Amino acid sequence: MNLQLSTAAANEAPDAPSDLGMEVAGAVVRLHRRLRSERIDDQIGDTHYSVLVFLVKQGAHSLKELSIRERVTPPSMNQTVNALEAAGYIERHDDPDDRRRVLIAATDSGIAVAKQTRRLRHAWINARLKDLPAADREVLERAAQILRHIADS
Amino acid sequence: MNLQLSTAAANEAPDAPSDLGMEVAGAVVRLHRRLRSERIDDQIGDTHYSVLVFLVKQGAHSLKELSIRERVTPPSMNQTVNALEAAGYIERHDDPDDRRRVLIAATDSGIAVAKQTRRLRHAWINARLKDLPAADREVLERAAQILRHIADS
DNA sequence: TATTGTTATACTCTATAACTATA
DNA sequence: TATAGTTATAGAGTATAACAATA
Repeated sequence: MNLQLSTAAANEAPDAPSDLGMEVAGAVVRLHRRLRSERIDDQIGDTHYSVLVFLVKQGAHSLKELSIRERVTPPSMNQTVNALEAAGYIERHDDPDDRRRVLIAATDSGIAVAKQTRRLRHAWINARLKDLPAADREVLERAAQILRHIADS
Repeated sequence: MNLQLSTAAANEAPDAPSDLGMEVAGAVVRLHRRLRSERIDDQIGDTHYSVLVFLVKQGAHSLKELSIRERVTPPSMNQTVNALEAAGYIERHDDPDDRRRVLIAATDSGIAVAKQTRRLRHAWINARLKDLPAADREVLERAAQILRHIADS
């Protein structure tokens, strides 16, 4: 947890100018909220969409696997899966090899919704990015990879 | 709200390889969830902390001003303020110039909690950033500014 | 009339605790 | 015993609708 008290303590000045973690986390929190507030496509939230895209691209997985990948508890993921199932976007199938497990797979309807949502999902941010200088877009391209790696590490 | 339908349509390719908006938004969503799951300091959420820090740094503001700044509705901000008030971190004062308005200000206790939370808040991400190459940290430094600007634009 | 703040209510997403079925 | 899935329940954090007080 608190692996670096010396590092944290290094940030002693009341208004330390270069707390990179604070700057990055602050930007992430604010942009995430903004993305949510600008969302056009209703009917499907972040985790729902993330799970659906994963199932479309990577094939069927168990509930436990999905909960680990999305870093939520199994009951939380179960509710997400229940909602996606009620909407007809995924199906549950018994795992023939281990009858405790349930394999969760996207339906044709789910694949279609994922594709359609993808188009709408990033319209707002793409409009903002379009107006940036090319150098800034390159910075964001690299930053997205770095941040993604940190998030999934 | 939906200011750029033509721009959305510009992204027509079924699997556009370089959808920067998708990469950025995906990284933001995942990192935000990871930050929440790694959080050490309980007792105060993102919006609570953001409002408290703003009040400490920028002084008293009305409910409407806070709701605009945080991009939530006034009733949502009211609940946040109620929670902060119940915890003793902020106080409401009547505005002598306009008796419809209520000025919301951080208490000494709120100032102390903001300072303490700040130290814990970014321990996890700072530990991750510490191990990055200097070039990557520079990228993130620039990216944080760009993303923050987009989020608040 | 318009604006500010507020209450009531509901929905989404998360969590913990406790249960069932299978290994 | 341990693991996978599930149900019940609760707590944030958001929203809309409707209202009171003041400008």
